[in-house]
Amino acid sequence: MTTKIQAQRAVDLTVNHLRADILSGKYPPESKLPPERQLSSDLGINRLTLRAALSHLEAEGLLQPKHGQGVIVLDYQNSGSLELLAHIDDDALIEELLVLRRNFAAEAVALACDHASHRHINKLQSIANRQLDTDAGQNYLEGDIAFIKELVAASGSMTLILLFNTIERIMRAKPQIPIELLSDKTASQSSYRALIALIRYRNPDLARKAILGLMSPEDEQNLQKAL
Amino acid sequence: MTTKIQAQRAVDLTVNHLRADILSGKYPPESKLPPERQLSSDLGINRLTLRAALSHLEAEGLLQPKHGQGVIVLDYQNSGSLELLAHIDDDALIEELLVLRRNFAAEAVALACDHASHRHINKLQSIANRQLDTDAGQNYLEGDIAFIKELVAASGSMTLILLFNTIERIMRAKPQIPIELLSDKTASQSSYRALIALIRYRNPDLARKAILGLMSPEDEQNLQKAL
DNA sequence: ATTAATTATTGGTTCAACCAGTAAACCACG
DNA sequence: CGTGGTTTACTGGTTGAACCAATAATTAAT
Repeated sequence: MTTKIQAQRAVDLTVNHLRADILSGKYPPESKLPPERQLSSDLGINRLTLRAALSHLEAEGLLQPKHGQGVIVLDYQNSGSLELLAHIDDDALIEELLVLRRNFAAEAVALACDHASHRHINKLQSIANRQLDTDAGQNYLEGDIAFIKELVAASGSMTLILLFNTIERIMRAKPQIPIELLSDKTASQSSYRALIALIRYRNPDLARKAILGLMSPEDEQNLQKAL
Repeated sequence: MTTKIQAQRAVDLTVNHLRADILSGKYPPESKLPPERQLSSDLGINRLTLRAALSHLEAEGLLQPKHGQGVIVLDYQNSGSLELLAHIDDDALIEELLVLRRNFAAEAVALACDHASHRHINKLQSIANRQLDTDAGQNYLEGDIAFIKELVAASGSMTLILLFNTIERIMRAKPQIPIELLSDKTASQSSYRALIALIRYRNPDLARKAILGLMSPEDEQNLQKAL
């Protein structure tokens, strides 16, 4: 059995190629890209194919074409979108992503305290239960993503919904993440239960503190009583 | 004197047109866009111009072209990027954005407690001082953005840097935001000072709690002592 | 009825040409 | 000499027609 290798479009290859060159500093911020006619010739593609790629990179906040002048390379630290994280390789990012994910879960659960319906809670419970029977690995990652997607839906916040879509793409682009997750399987499972309990308890501030690890001894007691 | 009206490219007009149609449900999730040849003809543009627009919308997570089949419209609630928020009109979003901004500031300040140099802190102080002499309005918004950009830089987190770039674009797309900010001018100014003080105090957990409004009476006392 | 070849439809790419801003080079005029 | 308008060359923006390549429905052969 051979894994089907998806043939990449020339546009995608070009996008990745140019993005890497920009992030590596080959085309530094404030500089101009070579003229389209020359660049397309250098890359061995048609100018129209190049332009489709430029349109994509413009959407990522990396380029700004100026009619009659050239294509300006923007400083990604000033204008790159969060989606860019999927294409930046830096071990420190893994830790940052997990922190972002935690903050993000704290806010989602707090909102879910006020907004989650019984249906949402039951769905969360069922996903959490299913995770108990799931082997670590790819399927476990999928279940984890499904859990958070449902959690975010329960929060009723469009902002969190879209933010997690972006985080999901970043996580899928980083093979290290699943490893981190599965190394923490038992912890995350008890955390599923804890999150659901916090939502049922319907105390947003306490939920936030619990997830962020900011609880006072008094808070701990209240929470224990509730569970 | 006439304000210079920037002529929009046909690509941009097409991107906005199609994005609005997708978000409004004219092209529902899982459905296919009309074939490129027909759609470009309907819109009165060339097929290549349309394709540049499609490439842009693909980067936003709204479309997925399939060779030989058609262009599939994705469910933006499942795959749209955070950047999409700039194009969604919903009064509830303003509140959500301010919440996101607060959470985001809490994490940035907590990281800055460990990471900010004196140079960062001085820069923050100088921006905050300048805001004192700035009239409310556009300039004030710019100063506010500059303050947060410096704050995020002080955190040393690439994730927060890119996340704020996206938030910045969303805020600039929403004219209601500046109004909210200027209505809160005195509050935000004292908050600039408080943020700087929290960083100087170099206690990440306390900083987080202070910004999120989760401080216990005991925490309050500690913080008052420090200031 | 099943399978293999054919065909129509769709996105992907290329080519060549022209339109439309921009800025530098140039030249005429004072 | 310098000022100001014109030309020119370079840039991105758009167009039309043609062809390649993947897919799915159709048709033909077994």
